[in-house]
Amino acid sequence: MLDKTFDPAAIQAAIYESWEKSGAFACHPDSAAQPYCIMMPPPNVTGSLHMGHALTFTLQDILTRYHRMKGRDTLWQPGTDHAGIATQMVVERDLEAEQSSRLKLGREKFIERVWQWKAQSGGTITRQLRSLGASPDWSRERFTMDEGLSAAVRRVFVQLHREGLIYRDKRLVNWDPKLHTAISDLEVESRETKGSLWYLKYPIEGRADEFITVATTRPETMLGDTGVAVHPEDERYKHLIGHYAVLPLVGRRIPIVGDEYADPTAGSGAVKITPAHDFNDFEVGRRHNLPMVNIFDRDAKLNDEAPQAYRGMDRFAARKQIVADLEVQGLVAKIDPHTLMVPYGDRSGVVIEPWLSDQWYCDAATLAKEPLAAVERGDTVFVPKSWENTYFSWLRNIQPWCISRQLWWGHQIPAWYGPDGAVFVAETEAEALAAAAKHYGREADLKRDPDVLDTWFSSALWPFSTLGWPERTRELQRYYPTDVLVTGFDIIFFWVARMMMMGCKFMGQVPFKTVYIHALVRDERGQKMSKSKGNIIDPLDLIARYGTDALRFTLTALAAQGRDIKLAESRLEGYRNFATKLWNATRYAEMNGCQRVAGFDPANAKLTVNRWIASAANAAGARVVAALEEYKFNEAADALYQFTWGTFCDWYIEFSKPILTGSDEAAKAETRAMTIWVIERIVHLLHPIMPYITETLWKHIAGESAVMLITAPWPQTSAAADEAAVAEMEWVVNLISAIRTTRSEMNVPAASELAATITEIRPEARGWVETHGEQIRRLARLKSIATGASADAKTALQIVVEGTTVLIDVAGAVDFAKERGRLQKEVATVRAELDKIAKKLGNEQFMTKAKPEAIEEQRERQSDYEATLAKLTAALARIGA
RNA sequence: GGGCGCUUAGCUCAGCGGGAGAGCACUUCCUUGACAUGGAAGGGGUCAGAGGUUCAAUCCCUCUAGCGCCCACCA
Repeated sequence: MLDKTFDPAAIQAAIYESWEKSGAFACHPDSAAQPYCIMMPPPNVTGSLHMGHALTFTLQDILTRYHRMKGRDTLWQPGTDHAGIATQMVVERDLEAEQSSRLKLGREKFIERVWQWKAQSGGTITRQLRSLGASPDWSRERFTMDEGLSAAVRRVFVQLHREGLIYRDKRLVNWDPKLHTAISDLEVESRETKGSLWYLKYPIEGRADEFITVATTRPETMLGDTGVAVHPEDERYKHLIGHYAVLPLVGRRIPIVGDEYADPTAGSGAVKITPAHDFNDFEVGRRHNLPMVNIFDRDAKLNDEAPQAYRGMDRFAARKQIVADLEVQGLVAKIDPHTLMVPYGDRSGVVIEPWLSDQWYCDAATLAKEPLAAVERGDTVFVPKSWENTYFSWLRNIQPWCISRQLWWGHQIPAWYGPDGAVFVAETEAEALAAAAKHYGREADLKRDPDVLDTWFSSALWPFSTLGWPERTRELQRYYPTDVLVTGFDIIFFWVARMMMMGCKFMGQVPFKTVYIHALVRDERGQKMSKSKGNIIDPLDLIARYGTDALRFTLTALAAQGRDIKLAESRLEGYRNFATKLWNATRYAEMNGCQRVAGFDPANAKLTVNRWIASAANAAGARVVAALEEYKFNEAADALYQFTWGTFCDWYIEFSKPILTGSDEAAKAETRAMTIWVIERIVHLLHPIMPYITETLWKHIAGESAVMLITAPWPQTSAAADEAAVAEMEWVVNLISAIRTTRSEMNVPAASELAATITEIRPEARGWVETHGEQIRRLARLKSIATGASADAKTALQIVVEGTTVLIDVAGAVDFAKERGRLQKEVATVRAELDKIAKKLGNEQFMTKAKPEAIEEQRERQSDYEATLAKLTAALARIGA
């Protein structure tokens, strides 16, 4: 016998283990089945499960489980990302605690140490994925620094370099002065900051007491100024173009140039130009051949290019000092408060400094061409489609991708330098040496480039590197291109677009046919959850309190397209209760001896109730399938919830009670078989969303030896509804509802009057009421259903009586006047509705232009309301109003 | 500055050219033999505001207000 409630914590681990051990997660590259493949976006190896993971992996698991049950050969490819900066930071923090450091250890030892860390702590996220019930093929788990994936990285790098799509360049990069590395535009987070706008006066050379005033938010960079720009048509400054200003504190002569970049309406209209420390100024400097003076070192402290007094100062300390010094000289015209966007490193949290350095770049603009065309052609479809705009706009304006990082943890760039600085890019050192020998005509000492690649470089290869590329493995041929990529929009740029580039380039095909973009899970204020904001809801905590299934169902039900998810805990409670409800329905079946009947075919059912529920179960199944095929996860969840609770438990189980306690053995047998058949059906349909409870119940009803639900075939859903049964049950349901609605009519304790009432509402039931008058009388007292019904009509009426008997007691307690008021109000409402409909039906244009169905619908509503009105009027008359 | 999205019951959210929905919360009643993590009944909404299109608008269009997100080099 099942317990009264479902205890997820007690069974989850064991069930998961039995799935994993059975090999149910594995793909079968040799099978004849049609493949279905999803690439798991590899979580950071440093990561732990957060709400965003919970959502994305739940949705992926639903698709995986659904297609697996549908008979596809599914591969959900799991793995983790080495997460360059993040991982290096974690290990460095550990070292710091031991009074050690990366530099003390040296590169080789440090990397060893990171691998050690990975071996010990790197499995956190994958363990947590298991508690979420995820069913990827763990036997194929990959890590972006695996030998195979690293080989793929080298191959790609070398080939792109050979084609000129990877090159070295000296440009401004986003420099992180804390982590001492370049970071990409995407890793920079702009934060609105209150600051000041300083108006500085630069003396004009050769014109005493004449100044040009520039406005800046970063006065300290003036030490690196090599020019001043004004708009060529700006009347205020036109005459100064071609003259020189003298840079205060430094004394450098700097030209005043005309450039359209200078906006006459902004600031003072004149802009100081610091080509080495500002992306715009870099461009302006380039146009006018201005020298680039780099005044910062790697810590963003002032270097020897700055005047003696400021050397070694931090940039923000220097700012204060410089402003103070300028004020002394009377060169600060004014200071306005100013709100500006300041770039911060999303990892380090410090202000990013545009800094001039040598880096490796990838020609993203060229690589983006084919991915753009592929989506335009529809080779890859975004769901929802509107995200294609985001994708397009980013790829169309894409900048060179800085792929080198000054870190130790990552894929070291396969480039070696000769004594004269010549670069040799090769997959191995041996090849590089050979190339160098050929180049120099003798053997040469080579030094490897110390930098590593941006983490996203290796993740960009994920859809094919995990399948064995560059080898032409059978997995690669079978599963690429993959079916769908499921991810949040926050990594369309980081990842999706780059996978598209690399996939198109190296596989000649897009990596996925569909990209499903889901919402982000936000906190109750609609903010993105993040560690730094401290607004994280821990999915593991929710799993512990409500069970994995409840969490999964909640996320699924909220995963509507195009809207972010604000998680409310009350939802979890509700869906936990849903699990309990299903659990107890099964318990009911068990208590009533419902067992699976071999060869039972619901299509052969005789009783109307049974034919009806079978039909309804089919309809629900069809809705689930339709929803999942369109990635409308919430609709699938909704259909299951409504059917299980609202149809099966609320109505069918109640209908089954009088039958199962009755004496018609044939009817009982059929109803028992049907009850368990429906539960079986629910358990199948629900399994992708709620795997644990369904597997548990399945074991219970099918026996330990049965094939596990995870690999069970998805039920066939027949399209045709049993319209006769549906119509008849609708009749019953409506009748019961009518009785409930006009329950004051039942305000008569005597059973004989009850019989009269039933007869009044449904004259056709008169015969039955006459024969069963005695029973009704008894029922009224006992509040339970008597035995003896076998035919459908009788069953139906028994149900009516059951509903009625309860109502009699209720109605008996109802205050008469209150009831009358309520009835009168209802009458008014119904009359208003009737007026509206009559008006509509009397509208000539409606009658000519509306669809025939719409008109028919209105007519039906009209007669429904008229019937209701008649009943209400009769009820009012009865109670003497 | 550009782009996208949102505004529906007290809360969290579905829905959508012809009857305003769910869950939770609330009110009343019910320890009935699956389930009190339950059952029954009920209250609560000019579907943000203003215009327009239409026989008909919560839904389509325009504008306004508020909120959110993404992108962007504005000194």
